[in-house]
Amino acid sequence: MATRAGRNEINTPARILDVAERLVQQRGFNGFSYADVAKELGITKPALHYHYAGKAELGDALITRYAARFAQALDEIDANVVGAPAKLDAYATLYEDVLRDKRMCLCGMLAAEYQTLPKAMTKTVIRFFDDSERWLTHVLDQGRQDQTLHFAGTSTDAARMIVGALEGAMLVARPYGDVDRFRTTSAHLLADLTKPN
Amino acid sequence: MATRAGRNEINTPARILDVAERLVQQRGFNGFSYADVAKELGITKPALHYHYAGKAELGDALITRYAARFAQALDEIDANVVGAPAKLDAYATLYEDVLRDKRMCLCGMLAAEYQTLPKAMTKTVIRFFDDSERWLTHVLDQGRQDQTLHFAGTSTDAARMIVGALEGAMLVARPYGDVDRFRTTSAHLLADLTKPN
DNA sequence: GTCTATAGGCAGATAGAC
DNA sequence: GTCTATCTGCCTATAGAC
Repeated sequence: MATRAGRNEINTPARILDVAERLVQQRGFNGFSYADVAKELGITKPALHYHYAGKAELGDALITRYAARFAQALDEIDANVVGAPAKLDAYATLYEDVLRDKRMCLCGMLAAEYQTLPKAMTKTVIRFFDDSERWLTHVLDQGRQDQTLHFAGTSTDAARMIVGALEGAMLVARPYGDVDRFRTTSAHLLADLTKPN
Repeated sequence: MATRAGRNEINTPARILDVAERLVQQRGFNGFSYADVAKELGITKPALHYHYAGKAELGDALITRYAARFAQALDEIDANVVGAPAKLDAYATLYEDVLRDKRMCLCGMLAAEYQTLPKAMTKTVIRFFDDSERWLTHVLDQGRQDQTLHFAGTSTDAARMIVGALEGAMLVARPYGDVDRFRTTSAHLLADLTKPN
């Protein structure tokens, strides 16, 4: 039986996060309101406050779930994808899938609005980037060791460049509504890393 | 004689743009208000509306001036800097200077908020990226021709990657408050382009 | 060109009934 | 767990005096 609006539902907290997540990714944390979420779910604002006391708490829950899902996706890549180049490609595809939905990376969006965020949220945003960087560093070390990847400098620096390049490619591609613009950049990035010196 | 708040000033429109520009770059278009600007200038909100009818008009003037200054900076690079690698380095330094002021690129910030912008502003944002891309494409062509730059694919694709990488490096470096994080990425990017195949 | 005063709306948030 | 009703404050914007 399909869920319907306007009635008690199980899993309301998760449905709230689903809607709020999309709104933040598309409009920014300062570009959506409790009223937007409530309207879309067919509930009222006080019902939202029951589940998430304030916008700061909602935002924090949003990043935490997003980071957990992202970490899970990285685990699945580790479990199912063989070889550093293919892992990097799968990593870029995670971003591409977000962009295809006309969304920005949640934490990329929050990074833009960083100076206006409730303080509780800022640490969690940083942690997301740290996690990505750590995972990429590991993949880069692996690829350098088995000679499938070639790059100058430390693996940490290269990881930071990859995160930045993908976040920026998303950022710029979105106004153009052009996923290919992103794909071209990510393909180039990967080609540079796999090309022998 | 220094200017003082609370009195009639020449150049009020430009002073408004100065304050608004910084606020947008640091807090986003949805993260600042007329009250913020008025308070900082020691004038009232209606005075702001006299010069810029609404937030959309102010935003449009903001991007237009920013794009004009950016184009001017690119002209100066063309006039004073010799060689494609040095020009790319000077280009990256433009971004670095913005970041040092704890600001995001104005158009990078607006790209994040793109879906919430007044429609008049969206075209101008796009034009900024198009201008950057065109200038970079020209520099890349020049460098490829005189063999000072080496890259795979079209110069347009490479230009798009550079814009994205620099915007993204700014985006991520800002929460860390770490200009070196940006500099490392831009140095790597340039090194990759100057490295012989 | 800048002011005071104010309109009208929406923001985040709470009290208290059911 | 969700509602109605409401508070307070800030938002963009305008009228009209100086």
